[in-house]
Amino acid sequence: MSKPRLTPRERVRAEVSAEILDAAHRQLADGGATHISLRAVARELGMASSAVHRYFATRDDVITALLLREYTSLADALTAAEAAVPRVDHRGRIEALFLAERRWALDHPRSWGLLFGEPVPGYAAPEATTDPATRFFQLLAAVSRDAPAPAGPPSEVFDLPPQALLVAAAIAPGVPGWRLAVAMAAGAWMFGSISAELWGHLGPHDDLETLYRAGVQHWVSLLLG
Amino acid sequence: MSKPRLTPRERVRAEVSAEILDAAHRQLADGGATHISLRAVARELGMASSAVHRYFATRDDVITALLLREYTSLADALTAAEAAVPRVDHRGRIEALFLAERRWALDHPRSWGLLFGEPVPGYAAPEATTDPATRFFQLLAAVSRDAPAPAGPPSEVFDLPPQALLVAAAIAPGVPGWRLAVAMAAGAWMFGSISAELWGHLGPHDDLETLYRAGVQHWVSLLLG
DNA sequence: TGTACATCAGTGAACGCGCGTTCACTGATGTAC
DNA sequence: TGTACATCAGTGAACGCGCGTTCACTGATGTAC
Repeated sequence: MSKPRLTPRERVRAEVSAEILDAAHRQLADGGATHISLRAVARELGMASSAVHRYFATRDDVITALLLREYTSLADALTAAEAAVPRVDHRGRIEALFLAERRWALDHPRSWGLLFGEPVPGYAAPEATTDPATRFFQLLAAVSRDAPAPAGPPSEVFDLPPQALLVAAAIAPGVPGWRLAVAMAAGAWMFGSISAELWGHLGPHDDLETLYRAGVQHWVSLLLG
Repeated sequence: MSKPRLTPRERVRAEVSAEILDAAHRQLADGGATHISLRAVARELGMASSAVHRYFATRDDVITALLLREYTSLADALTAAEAAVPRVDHRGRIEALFLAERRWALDHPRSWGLLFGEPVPGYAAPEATTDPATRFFQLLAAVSRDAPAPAGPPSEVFDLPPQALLVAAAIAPGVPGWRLAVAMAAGAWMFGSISAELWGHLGPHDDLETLYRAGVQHWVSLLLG
């Protein structure tokens, strides 16, 4: 965190940029990405609507910056949660990842929607954006490399031909194929559980926390054997 | 399908209503629900923008009608797919449900988004709308009631306290608790797999069909024991 | 079968709104000598 | 330390757009007698 020496002008510029993103974030939080409006941002900051363009050329640029920032926030939360568990506690490290992802999503539902939901109409994400889902898999892969691998998959259904998982293998090198397959299924389950809870498709009176934790146990057992 | 006798006027009215929904559906299909505009609908049908209001009082009413229509379309697809499998083939009936849901979603990605995605900003769904996810569970429950149940759950992690699943139990009465728990997890996995595929969060070059089918096998085995 | 009236689909102009972006400008802050 | 010039943040008016909805109206279709 060594602060690069900034001129006063650069400092102010960085601050105002951040304030613009904060305001955009507030709009994201209450109406989703479609709801973000540069004029509303300017109004919130008390500046002329044209002034925002000194900081971000277009609305798309604001959304892209926000996207990257939210991705970093999620990735940091995952990394921190996993790092807090003793290295040898493989089970605990995996559980921490799953629980941290749900926690972050419940705290930032609309951010989750921006990162993982439907593409925003009219907004074209730049190619440079890495898929935010990869961080979860990278951390999972690290645990997997530390943990002793059982001889084979818990069920032959996860014994897939390697060509089925080329992209996954590239993200998480050095992980046996069946573990990749299980991890993909676990990721899909997590993604679905969290999304369904956020958008209200799960019974509002069911105990979703208990349900989620049960699912986590299921996947941890399959992954660690 | 007995046609209630309709006056010519009523017939035309029903046709124009349907054309409005068709146009709205086309807009949904290429930009999501936010993209639906009454003026654009009117333009497409070659009528004055105000005329649409003779059929639907507000934009929200159009979206609601569309929502119900898409829900019915999905429910019909599921029902038909499941009904085509011999009753005694429990495994096949469950597989058919999972595959039909993915098929429908791939064919109607934005409709899937409307039914299961983020709430549309500014649109308040009426309370009357049943959650479209319930149909899947009802059909799954029917198979479950036909299929012989193993003595207990495949893993104790699915042995949840009944209070955790009150809503699920109400939707699918007569199904043992552990089967409900497995079905919920299976539904979450399905929801996540399909959504992730639709929105491009899965490796574009991985064999997603194979991956999905493998997951289905996993859940079928857990459900049927 | 014909007439008088009511119903209702559709028109076109208008209201009032919000949006992203451009542009010529003012005035303060920084830089070079 | 002081002066001359360049940089740059911010302004306010404007452009051109699309939107949902209202309203008084026209004219065709249906209904009652």
